[in-house]
Amino acid sequence: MNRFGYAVCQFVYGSLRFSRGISLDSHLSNARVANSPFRNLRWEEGNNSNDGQKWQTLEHRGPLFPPEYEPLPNNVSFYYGGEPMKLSLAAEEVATFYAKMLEHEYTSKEAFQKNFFTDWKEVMSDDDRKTIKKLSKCDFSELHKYFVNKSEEKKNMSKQEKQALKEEGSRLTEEYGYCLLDGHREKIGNFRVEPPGLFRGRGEHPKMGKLKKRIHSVDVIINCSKDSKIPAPPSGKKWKRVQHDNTVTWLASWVENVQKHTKYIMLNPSSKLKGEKDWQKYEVARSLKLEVDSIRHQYQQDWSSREMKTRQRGVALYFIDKLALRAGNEKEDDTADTVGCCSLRVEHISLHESLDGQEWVVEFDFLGKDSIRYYNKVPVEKRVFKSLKIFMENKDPEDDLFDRISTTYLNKKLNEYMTGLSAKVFRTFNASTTLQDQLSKLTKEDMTVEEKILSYNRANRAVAILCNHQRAAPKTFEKSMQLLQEKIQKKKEQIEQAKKELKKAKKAHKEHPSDRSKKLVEQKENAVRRLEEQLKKLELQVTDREENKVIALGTSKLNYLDPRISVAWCKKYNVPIEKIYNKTQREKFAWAIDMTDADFQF
DNA sequence: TTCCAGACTTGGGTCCAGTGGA
DNA sequence: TCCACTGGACCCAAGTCTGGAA
Repeated sequence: MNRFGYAVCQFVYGSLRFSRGISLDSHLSNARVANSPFRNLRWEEGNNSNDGQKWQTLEHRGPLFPPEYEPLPNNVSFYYGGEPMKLSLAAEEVATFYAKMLEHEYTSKEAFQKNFFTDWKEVMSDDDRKTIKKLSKCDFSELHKYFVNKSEEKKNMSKQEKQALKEEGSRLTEEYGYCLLDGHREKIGNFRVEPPGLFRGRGEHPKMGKLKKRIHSVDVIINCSKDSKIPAPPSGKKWKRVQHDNTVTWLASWVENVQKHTKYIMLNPSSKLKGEKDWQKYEVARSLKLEVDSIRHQYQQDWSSREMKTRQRGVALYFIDKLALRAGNEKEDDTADTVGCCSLRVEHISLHESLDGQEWVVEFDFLGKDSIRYYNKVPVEKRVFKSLKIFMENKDPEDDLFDRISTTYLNKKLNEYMTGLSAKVFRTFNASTTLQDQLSKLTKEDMTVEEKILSYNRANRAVAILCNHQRAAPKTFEKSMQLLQEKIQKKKEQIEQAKKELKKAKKAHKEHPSDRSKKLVEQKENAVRRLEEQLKKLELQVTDREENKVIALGTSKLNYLDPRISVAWCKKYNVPIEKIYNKTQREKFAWAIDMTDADFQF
């Protein structure tokens, strides 16, 4: 219980689907077991262990390694200065990474070329290095063509060959794609070790083009329970270490060489462990609803504080709440220059006492996560505006706007307001609240299912816009829109024709009434109605797609919108859940689908 | 108090299998 | 049957946040 009287939910598995102590092998033979670990289970509040233990038993097969490098055939050559050249095996492998990327724009970038060439030289043999002095003299085109042909060949494989490949894939997924956690057979999210290749960061990443080295078993740490069958490393090889830490959820890990970050093999979102965590996340966000008024009141008071730190905190929190900005942790230097709230610099905002007929406008323009641009003009309260003016005084453009605060400080303060509260909770809270509000505004009982879905997508879109989830317009967008328009035109012509036929049938019926003529009129009426419905559906599709051109709905749907809101909405308005969530999403949100009634309120 | 690493969530891009229309 | 298109699985980078060491 926190000081606001809110009990942070704890989660217990009501009834176990599998008995404990069952072995992985016995389950691997049965692919059909346990589609959803939540189905038929009772979720209830209770006492989970509070010592940070995530599981009692964990057994798995270890990660699946990518295939070894297959040397190029003799008739495919790399050229240096116009002359064919046989590279050492290691250098050849890295050359193929570059060759495969030749069509990408970024291979033309200076940083990419420089990083690649430096790392490539490192794996070259002395002989290779003696010859190869300049990247500009390297010709990878034959290698590139070889891989293009290879992928073409794969496309043109016979049905049987494709089937065999698919079966092999399924076999591997069966063997490596599942683990046994506390007796439950759970899907693993990413059971493959990342293959070697060239690092491609997002945006202007200073490390783009660097070599991501091959990971061997000796680099991999295995995490499983003591009494489980320890996964076998590839024959003749060893693991870096085998540990039995049940306070973490990962199954295997290694450190990648480019950014020195740890990579993990973890469970699929449909798993019990991830599901519980997700539920917990939405419960914390829901509980913010009870506190948000007092928190808002508090940060508004902070705008007038004499202490600069408090004042900055008040304004930063206001941005995080109102604009759903990310916290904005400090970043390492050798990454793309992106920012969030706390790391905003003076150059990222402009102040306008009046703009487009509005007063006290702040213009934001910065690159956020993944180098996605955030551009927004927002009228703010006068006190916020004045405070920002003070924060910017005597500062250079590249100075921090909020120089007195950090994300750690902000989150500490937030945790004082409410247990479990951190900056990102506001994003979840505001996203889910927006969805719920929009759904209630946009949905009407008498709508068709298609109209309701359009309303849902519009509500979802409002959230995506709030969270700045943008995407590049699909490459085939214009073409597919044109196709849709053509379909609409055709449908209109069909309606015209059908109406003519109806008129004719009515006339005939009037002149010589009979059962047959009456039936014909009904048939024609039905045809017109059906066509008009089809037209309406197509027009809705156009609207939906147009509005969705550069907005990505998936991210908010998967990460920010409490699924119980969607499930309740589906139940209330008789929309099949399949129209809102695809199979994977239904698996991830099985807990919500199981537990939510039509009257759920976030 | 600061720094840093570890653990986990969030995120857009890519690619390919499946689908539906010609 | 073929082909174009698209949804969704997969990939892996890039965030957030916490806890412990210095």
